[in-house]
Amino acid sequence: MIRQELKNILQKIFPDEDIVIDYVPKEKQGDYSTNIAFRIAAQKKKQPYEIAQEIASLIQHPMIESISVHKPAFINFTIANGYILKKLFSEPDTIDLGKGQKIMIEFVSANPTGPINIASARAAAVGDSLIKLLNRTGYEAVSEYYVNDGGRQSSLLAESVKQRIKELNGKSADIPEGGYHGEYIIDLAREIREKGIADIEKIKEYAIDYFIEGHKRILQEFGVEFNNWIRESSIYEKGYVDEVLGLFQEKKLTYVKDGAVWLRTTEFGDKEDRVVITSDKRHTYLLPDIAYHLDKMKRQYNRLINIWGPDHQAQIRSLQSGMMALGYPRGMLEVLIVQQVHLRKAGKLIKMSKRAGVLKTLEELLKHIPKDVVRFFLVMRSNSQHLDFDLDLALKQSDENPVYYVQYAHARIKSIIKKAQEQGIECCNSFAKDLIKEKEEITLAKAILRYCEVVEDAARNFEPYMLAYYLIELARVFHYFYQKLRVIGENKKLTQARLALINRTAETIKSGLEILGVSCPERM
RNA sequence: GCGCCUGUAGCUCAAUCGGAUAGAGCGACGGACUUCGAAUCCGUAGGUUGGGGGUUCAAUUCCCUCCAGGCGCGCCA
Repeated sequence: MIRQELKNILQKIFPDEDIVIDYVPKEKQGDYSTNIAFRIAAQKKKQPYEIAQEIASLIQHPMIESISVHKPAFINFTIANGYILKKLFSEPDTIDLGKGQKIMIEFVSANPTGPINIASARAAAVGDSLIKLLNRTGYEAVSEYYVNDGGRQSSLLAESVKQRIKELNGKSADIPEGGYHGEYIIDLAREIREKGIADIEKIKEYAIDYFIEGHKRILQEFGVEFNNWIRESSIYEKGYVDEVLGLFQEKKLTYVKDGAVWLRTTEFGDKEDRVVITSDKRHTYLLPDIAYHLDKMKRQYNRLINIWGPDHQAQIRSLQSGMMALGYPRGMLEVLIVQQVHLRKAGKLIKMSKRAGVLKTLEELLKHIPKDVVRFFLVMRSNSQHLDFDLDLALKQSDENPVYYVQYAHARIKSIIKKAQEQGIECCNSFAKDLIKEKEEITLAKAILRYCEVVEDAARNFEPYMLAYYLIELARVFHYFYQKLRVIGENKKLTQARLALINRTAETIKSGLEILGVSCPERM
């Protein structure tokens, strides 16, 4: 990576400084810049601008075409064209942020009590892209889906289904308080009734399997496949819940108050202690949750990441405290909050209410909107941003839709390459590199080379949207290039050179879209 | 009341770890196809970065405070 190489050069001169390399905002003033002069100036009590000039005069390197100093005291580097082209057609850089660390991301983990909604779909899109990003940056990343098949919710589900079966049999239904009213429950009840299942435990089992299979199917359609599916019941079966409780008691981290068992989570930074066993001897969700994370740790991960919705914000501290109570260091578990999604139609937000049973499901969404559009839209915003999903825009098959904008650039390139082939000109990487020197060509080449830097940034920040933005930008640079210069022309050597350049562009777009789970058609 | 998130152009959002004259898309207006895909490109207009303080050579970014919106705050999950 050019950014890293520049950093190394400066690091040699200033071994004790934290070197920062930024992109230059104005194209004409260079490619990369550093603010090192500001830091040095403060120490040496000299004018930053002077220092910048001194430093600039010290640096000389074949990859650097020129160095300039800009107001207040930025040192800007312009990379030599020859170096750019050499890098562009040599082996791509490998990024090793992870250094082989095993990292697990748990996401979606929607309860098996209903269909997958759009908020979970966002988590699925972000999580899946993150897995791919981390796997390309030196991590061994594994995805996991946790199924809450124990506890009260699944009992309520079973009871709700049972009541609906009663209703189908002509009696009146009495959905329990906190039960499930959605119409999808009626469909399920019909299915179970036809199978002649009546025992409440069997109903529960059937219902949970039904939802898990449904989730698997729709996620697969969405391009998201998990490495592991883990059930809460398996955590109990392994005895981890009791093990965790025993460990806490051994460490004297629990106490009894008002007939309930409390965990001293405040010792690890929680706001208040938490109940782990209620006064009527049931586990709260926290205990099996901690046990589940013990299970994760027993599987030898170096780091755990959970992707949660904003409604679970308050639980983060408790769970992290629980992990620390088990003896794991702070920071072993990181929880990413991915904010909610609002559907927008005709400029207005659509209100969603889960309780009323009116929920926008991923399945419904995919019936109307192509998968590629949904995937791209759901990773277009930073995790902490609320996301407006514009249904009208998503349905537009035109220039306004950024997915097609990016895909179109790729298809356009493929079409040009095909046309060249028909004229007997093959695309290969051995050509006279000095033929590439037009401004638009160099800008495109530089944009392509930024790809691995963007992948690194996106992986480091756990933010796939950075990649989505980059791809739009790369497509823009290409479209501009296309408008200005002809690829296929009289000069065969020049044609070959430009073919190679746009071929690299296409490869980069394809690689990026793959990470985002978006297809990359050759024709549209 | 407390915690977390958000507030940037008419709308949806960027702005890398605190950096340069705050940028894109959409919408509006005006242009560009006898030539590789017009699902494209170019130009114009549009801003007191919610308000006010502070820290700094430098604040959209960090701190304090106020205002507005969202999500939480259970011996539910």
